[in-house]
Amino acid sequence: MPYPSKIDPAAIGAVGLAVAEEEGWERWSLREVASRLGVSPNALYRHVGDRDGLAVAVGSEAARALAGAIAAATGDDPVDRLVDMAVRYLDFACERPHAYEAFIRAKPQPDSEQLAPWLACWAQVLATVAAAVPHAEEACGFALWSSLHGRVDLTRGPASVVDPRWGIDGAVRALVSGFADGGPLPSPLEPPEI
Amino acid sequence: MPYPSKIDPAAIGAVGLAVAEEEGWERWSLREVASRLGVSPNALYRHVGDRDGLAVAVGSEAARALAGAIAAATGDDPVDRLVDMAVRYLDFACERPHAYEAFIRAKPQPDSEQLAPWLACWAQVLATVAAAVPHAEEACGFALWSSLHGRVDLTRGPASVVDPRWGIDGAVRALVSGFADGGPLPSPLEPPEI
DNA sequence: GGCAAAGGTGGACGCTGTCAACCTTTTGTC
DNA sequence: GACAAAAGGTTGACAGCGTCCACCTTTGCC
Repeated sequence: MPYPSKIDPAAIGAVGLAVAEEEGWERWSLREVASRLGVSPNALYRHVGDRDGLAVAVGSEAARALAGAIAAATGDDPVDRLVDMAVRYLDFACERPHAYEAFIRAKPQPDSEQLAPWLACWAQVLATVAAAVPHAEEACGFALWSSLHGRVDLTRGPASVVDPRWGIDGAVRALVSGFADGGPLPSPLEPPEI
Repeated sequence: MPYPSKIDPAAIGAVGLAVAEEEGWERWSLREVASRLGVSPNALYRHVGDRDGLAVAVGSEAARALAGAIAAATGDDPVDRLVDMAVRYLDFACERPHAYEAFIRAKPQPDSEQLAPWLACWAQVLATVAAAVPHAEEACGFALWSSLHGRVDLTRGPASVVDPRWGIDGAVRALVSGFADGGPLPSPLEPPEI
């Protein structure tokens, strides 16, 4: 109903991600993003609700970028393809650390369409895992994703020396072979919902 | 040389952790910790250098608590003991989320004695892994720790529905069996330094 | 007795997210 | 055409934050 918006909604995420990658995930501010959009802080504030809302927009953009990066995984053998995907995941995290941080720290509302970009990433992991470990796809997918993210985050924290890719080839193959040979199924706690 | 310090250095970490666990890791402030210590913000500021320094003190306290929690792991079989340790790790993260956050987000200076509490945790993981997977202890230890932390962090982010303990028993056993049967060794990228 | 030095204080700065009040442009309806 | 509603924008203010500054107080040493 109202009058022409000065802000292109699609630009919010893009500009926000650019700012986050320049200043670092813990340092970027809503005010800076607003000023780069040529708009007062409050104008942007109205669009995104609050700072966390802006973070979700930034994270979505990052999730799309990550999805694109891992989608390029190749390999004839399913396990080779899985390893390649894992390496691409870690490469993305290494080359665009703040974008990765945006992807992982944003808190999209559960059960909302905000989740879509994250679900797209998860779906890709699941599909690639399914080809390698058909009978324990979700358990193995969760284990793999956890392992990948854990590597990234650990090497940024106290264990800040190791490259997250250290031993990744062997680790992925070990994970797959551990799950694959009719191996153990997850103990019954709760079904995964994402 | 100078005059009696009002601040008990040992209390900084303890009070800081208490504040962090009340207010949340992203919300606690140096000023609040100072006020609870009965001291002006600047007095505390001088002690810890800056906010990150205080974060390290808080994280150390948390690391000691975590070390205590996983030290209680039991089990006759080495793999059972490893599973028990993993569960205790995840329990700690679930029951004291902000303390765990402090443990993982603090950035102690590399190669300094600040690292000690974190190294103590790592040593425990390594020792428990070594009993189960003697020939690939570091690779498997890193894989396990990554996996545990990844589970915790993922379930707090976009995948905020799953309990991190979901399928942990099977996942640890799969990891071990993947590494154990003369399985793959890490690909040569870099040696782990912590 | 002076003096360096460590620890403490209060005041100030710039930055942040957020809120309130107000203005401007558009659209839909009588 | 007049008018209300509504969405978007603006300016101004607020409290809280980390941090820096200048200054004071207590101690141990020469």
